[in-house]
This record gives sequence, C-alpha cells and structure tokens, in this order.
Amino acid sequence: MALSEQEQIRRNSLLELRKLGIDPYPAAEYKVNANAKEIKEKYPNEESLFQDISFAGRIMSRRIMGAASFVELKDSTGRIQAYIKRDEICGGEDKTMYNIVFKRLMDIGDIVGVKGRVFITKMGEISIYVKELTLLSKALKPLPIVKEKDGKTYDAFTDPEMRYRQRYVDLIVNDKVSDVFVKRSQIIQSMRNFFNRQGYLEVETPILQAIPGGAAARPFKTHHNSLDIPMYLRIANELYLKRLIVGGYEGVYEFAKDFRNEGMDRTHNPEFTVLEIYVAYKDYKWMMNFTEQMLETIAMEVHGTTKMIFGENEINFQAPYARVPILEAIKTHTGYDLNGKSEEEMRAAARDLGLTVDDTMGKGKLIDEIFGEKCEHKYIQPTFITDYPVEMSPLCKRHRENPDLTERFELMVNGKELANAYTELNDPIDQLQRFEDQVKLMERGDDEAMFIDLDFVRSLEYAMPPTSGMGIGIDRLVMFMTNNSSIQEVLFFPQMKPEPKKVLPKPEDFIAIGLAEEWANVVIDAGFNSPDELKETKATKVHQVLNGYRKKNKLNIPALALTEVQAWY
RNA sequence: GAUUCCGUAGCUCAGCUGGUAGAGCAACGGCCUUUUAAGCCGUGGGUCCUGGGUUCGAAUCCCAGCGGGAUCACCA
Repeated sequence: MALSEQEQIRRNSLLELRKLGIDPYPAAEYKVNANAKEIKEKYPNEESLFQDISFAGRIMSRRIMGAASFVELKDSTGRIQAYIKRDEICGGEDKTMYNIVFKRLMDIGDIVGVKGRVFITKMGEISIYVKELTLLSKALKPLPIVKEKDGKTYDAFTDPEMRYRQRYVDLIVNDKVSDVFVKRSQIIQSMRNFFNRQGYLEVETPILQAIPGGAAARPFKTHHNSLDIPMYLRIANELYLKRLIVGGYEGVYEFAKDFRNEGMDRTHNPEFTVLEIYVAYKDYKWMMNFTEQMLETIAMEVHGTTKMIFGENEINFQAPYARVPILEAIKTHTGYDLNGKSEEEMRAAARDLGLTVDDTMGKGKLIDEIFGEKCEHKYIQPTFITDYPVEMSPLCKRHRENPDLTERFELMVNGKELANAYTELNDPIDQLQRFEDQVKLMERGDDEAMFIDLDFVRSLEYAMPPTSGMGIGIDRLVMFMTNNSSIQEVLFFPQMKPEPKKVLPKPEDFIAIGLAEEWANVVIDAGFNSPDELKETKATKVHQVLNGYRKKNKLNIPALALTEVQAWY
C-alpha cells in the first residue's frame, strides 16, 4: 500500500531525527512526577507547587508563534497546555532543538516528555513552562483532529467502523470514551467488593467445555486435537458453579466471558460478560433482596446516587424493587388470566393477542412470548418478574406452592432483562426428568432446548444444599450505568467482520518477469498488484500508464519503450 | 437473514437534473516570543469503496459485490 503524503513526511522526519542523533523510540525510563489532573486541581490553590515537574504525554494540538509555541499534551488523566520557548529549550547558540526538532520533525500524535514548572498564561490557562523537551515515541500516522469549544465539538471523529476497529485512536481522540471503560472497571470492582464482604469466593471454571450447558443457545464449536473430540466455548457457567456448591463452598461467583453463536446487534455481541453467583442455603426471595442491595450499592459507589438517566428515562436503582409474578404481569397488561390454563387455551390467547404461534411451542414458550411482546417493555424501573412456568426453566426448582411454576425471577430494567435468578433445582431425579423434557422439546423442533449434562446430574445425586443463584449481564449493566444504548460502546473491541486482507505486492514478483528494479516499485505504486494483473492489461495501455506515472511524479528514470513493456508478457 | 441509508484528500464533510473533483482542519513553505475550535499569508495533496453496464462523457444513473450504520427478525 502506498503511504499517504503525510505518512511519508513523518517517515522522513524519523530519518532526520536519527541523523541528528535523536532516538525516536528511546528505551530508558522517563520519570514522571506530575499528571494533568492533579496539576489542574491543586495549582490554583497553591502556586508554590509543581515548580520542578517532569511530565509525559501525547501532543494533541500545536500553535506555533515564531520563537514560542503552545502545545496541548494529553496523559492518562487529561489534557494540559505546555508553553515551549525557543531560548528556553535551546540554551546556547544552537537552536536546532526548537527550529528543527520541535517545529519540523515533531508532529501531533508524538509522545513527549517535558520538564519545567507550572504557571498561568495571560489568557488564564494553567500551563507547563517547558525547560526541557524529550521525544519519547514518534507517531507515523496522523491522528484525526477533533476540536472543542464550549462543549461543541468540531470535526468529531464519529465513524463507528473506524472507532471500533481502531479503538486506540478513538481513545486518544475522544476523551469521553475512556470514561466509559473506567466506569466499567469500577462497576466490576464494586460488585467484587460487595461479594467479598460477604465472604464469597471468586472462582474460575472452564471456558472450553465438552458439553455446553447451563443455558439454551447455539454454541461456538471447536476441536481439541490431541483428544480428538469436539469442544465448545461455554454459553454459561452455571453447571460448573453448582458443582462447586456440591463440593462444599457456600458462596461462589465468577465474572465469565460467555460465547453464543447467534445474531449480533445493539445489545448482543458474540462474546459477552456475565456475573454468576451461587449461595448455599438461600432461596430466590433472599436473592431478590441481595440483588437489589447489590445494585443500589454499585450505583452509590460508582455514581454517588441511585438515580441515573438512560435515554429518555430516569432509572432509580434504590431498593426495594417491585415484585410481580409473570402471570400477573400478563393479566395486568393483556387482560388474559393464564393461571391453570391448558396449552391449547394459552395458544388461543396468544393468537388473540396477534402473536404468531406454532405447534412446537409449549406452555413455557407461549407465556414467554406473550410476556416478551406485551409486557416486558413496560417495566422501566427495576422490577422483579417472578414465578416463571416450569417448562421455561429446566434448572430451576419448582415453586413451593404451585408445581407448574418455578422459583425464578428476572430483573427487568428499562424494558430489558438485566438479571436472572433461581432457587436452584437440587432434586437429581427431577433434574434428569427436566433434561429429558428438553430433549423432547428438541425432538419437537425447538432448536433452543438444552443439552443434557449427566455428570451434573450425578453431582446432584451426592446432594447439593438448597441454593440460590443469580446471573447478571455485565455489559448491559454497564450500558445502563453509562447511558449507552449500544453494547459496542461498552466493549473495547466489539466483534466486527475482519478487514479484508490487502495482498501486498512485492517488487521481486515483477522483477521476476523482467522488470528493472526501479520500475518494479513504480508498477506497484501505479496500482498493479501482481504480474498477472499487469498482464491482463494491454501492453500499450501499461506502457502509457507507466510513462504517465513517471511524468506526473517527475521520476528520475528513463521512460520505457513499448518493446520493453511487451517483453514482460 | 430482511429492509433501508451511507462509503469523495490524513480527519470532518460539500459536490444540483451526468460535462475538467471542492471547503475547513491537518500537512508543507514563509512570517510571528503568552495563543486557544482555527495566530497571519501562501502551496501541495484524490484508485470519488470494488467490478461491470448505460453514455460522446459517470463521483453523479443502473446492476452486482465488499464494508459500515439504523430498523426488524433471531437471541427461553
């Protein structure tokens, strides 16, 4: 690929720097004793501070005013202006450092170190008065130039494709992007602290699994060579965590990357993060209390308030949350009371409500469909929807008062599922039966039914204490707490189609068919990617194109004769 | 997967019913010792996503492909 004009200029600068004895990529530690944030916070109150600082950052903008210049430097804490004066950074008669190195050979995007003192300019801006300037790393590609004034952004760098594919550029140029990921880290840290305070154990379980269990979803399949068996990336970690409860831990949790080979959109990425936690001797009612306490705590620790804006809604994570059984929710929002109704009656109800149904749908699926279409989006404030039908929840214990239902809740926020929890099924005989029912559903045509995990059933046969478990989508939680409606905004590197590979043509390939060395590069720059491609073009045309290119770029090589070109064919 | 919109300079974007590709920033050259989205003056920079088609002539119209966004479907 031919380099752009600006890239070529920067590569030349790199050579010039080396000629001047300046290493554009020095190895030595650069000691830093101040950052942008603390300078801006503390200096206005105490001007005796920061009078001998060492600071490192990236040049974000530059205003050269003859023998004095202003640059904006960015470090991990923010941006600060630096004032660079020629006679200050060039002590003696030799002004090379300023006139050549700084003005000509350094660029926006370069990473530099400065030593000096902090002062306030006439315009009232806290700035670093630079006494020594050191190049720490040379940038060969130009950055997008984004400017801001009074909260208004000019030339914003917004192309989603470029922002996600080159997240590093996004992070450099768009200051607010970094905040989202800092908050993401704080949210996770806050949850971890919350669990550790209760004495629960953070664990790791296999990502590579022979049986992808714990949820109904299409898995990614791979192959283990030396065992010569198919393996799957996990779709959930539920069954492994419950085995650990059988093993005797009373509380275990894991921040897990799960993988699902399904559609991608604003709220789904093929790999995503889920927190699952299991606590022995508890039930789903306890877990509701625990969950609302947890969310309130995170909100307070991360935001300092339980209220936050998401899109057009203000969401309040203050406990307690409303608790609504799913059949009651359906009754409220559709008028249909499905309690105790047969599958046929439910199917009829779904049809009346204008839903498309088919015979593969059991009671569970029908209820889920009705709830999903007619009710789910109505729950904006955090609400626990409870007591799902047994068919939908093969890993969940039957309801203590109604065997058609289960002790399950989903937490709805802003009309979307955020968390899912059960009183865990620990009856091994019932569990085996439920797995077998799943197989029947699969045979009926339900491609979302679960795989059977007989080792998990065996573990239950050794007795698992009564347990409650909860899973919460971390990406969605971060979306709520950072007011982002797209999952891609809360993942550093959201999944994208790979960039098409650009085949780099090699000059040798052209030399091999008889081109002179000086022409081999020209042919590539002129747009021929392979000898075959060149030969598909008529020799007369190639002859014209190449000589035209030579003339246009004023190349100092003799023009080609047509016979020379014909000789390549 | 369906529908729809988009792809033009390093970046952000103009470019009309088809007629020699434009602006701002960035870059380059010059001036300039406290400026602030852009100091002042000047100069260069393009595979108009790719490939076909229509046409005397295509960034523009048509078809196909690639990539991306949005909406929908799927994701218990």
